Amino acid sequence: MPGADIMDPLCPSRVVFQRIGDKWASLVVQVLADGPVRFSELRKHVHVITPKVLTQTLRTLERDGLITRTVFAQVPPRVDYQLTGLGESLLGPLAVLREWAESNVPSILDARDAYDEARDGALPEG
Amino acid sequence: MPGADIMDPLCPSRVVFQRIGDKWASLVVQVLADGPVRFSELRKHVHVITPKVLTQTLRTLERDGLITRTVFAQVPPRVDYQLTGLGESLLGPLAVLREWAESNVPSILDARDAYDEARDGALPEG
DNA sequence: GCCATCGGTATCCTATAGATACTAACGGAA
DNA sequence: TTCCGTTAGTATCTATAGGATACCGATGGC
Repeated sequence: MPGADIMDPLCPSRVVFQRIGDKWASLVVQVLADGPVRFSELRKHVHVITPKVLTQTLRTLERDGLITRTVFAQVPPRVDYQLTGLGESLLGPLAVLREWAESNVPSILDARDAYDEARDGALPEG
Repeated sequence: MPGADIMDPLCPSRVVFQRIGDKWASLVVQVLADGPVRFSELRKHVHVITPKVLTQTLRTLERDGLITRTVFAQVPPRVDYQLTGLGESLLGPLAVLREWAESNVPSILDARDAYDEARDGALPEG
């Protein structure tokens, strides 16, 4: 996709990029990595998301073709959510990011401590 | 970092992960890829961000040790923002995601069209 | 008849983002 | 000496999104 530019607010790639970066969407996608999951299970795994926001997230992911929604005619109801091929293709990139996040937690926490200490704590030459 | 779990809302890795996924933070980091950039240049490159939000984003990135802020004693003022080593280490993961986004724009746009058509347009057996 | 289950909605409240106007500090022009 | 332009933000207000909570419909079991 030459010509696509994340920095251009009119370019769809920016919208797509920010959708991935959505607070909940990427977590939901990762929960679905191992196969279909139903609504209530998603709620438990993606800790702590409210039903309203989970519904919004799922609708958006469905609209973008990343997941499918399957309703079973049962009572009580059962609805399965599952990654599409497109959704699965996102798992790799997300895993890279997740790995970075999990392995750099200490550095970031240290940086925060130092930063906060520099203003709340002993101010240098107050 | 074994034990880090993105799904746990109490785990710092989740906070870190969602910070990366912040609407603006990841764009700013990518603009800084080629070296220090000053505030006004960032505003131009990260199209269209308001100064308030850019400031917030920069402060957070600085606090997390991803960028440094350098003030030059000049008038008019000059402030350079620059990636730290930690910030640079994030460029790879972000590039992967960016590539995914830019190359999958067509698929996602198609999915949206199909989805919207199924409800606004000719409903099947209305 | 009443309760539990599941996948959501509806309602309300707050927190964040966004738009816009403004400020400090100084050099140079008028 | 007053005014203007530059840069890096703040202050203020409004709009939108997120979050907490309560509720709903359908049905099988007690």
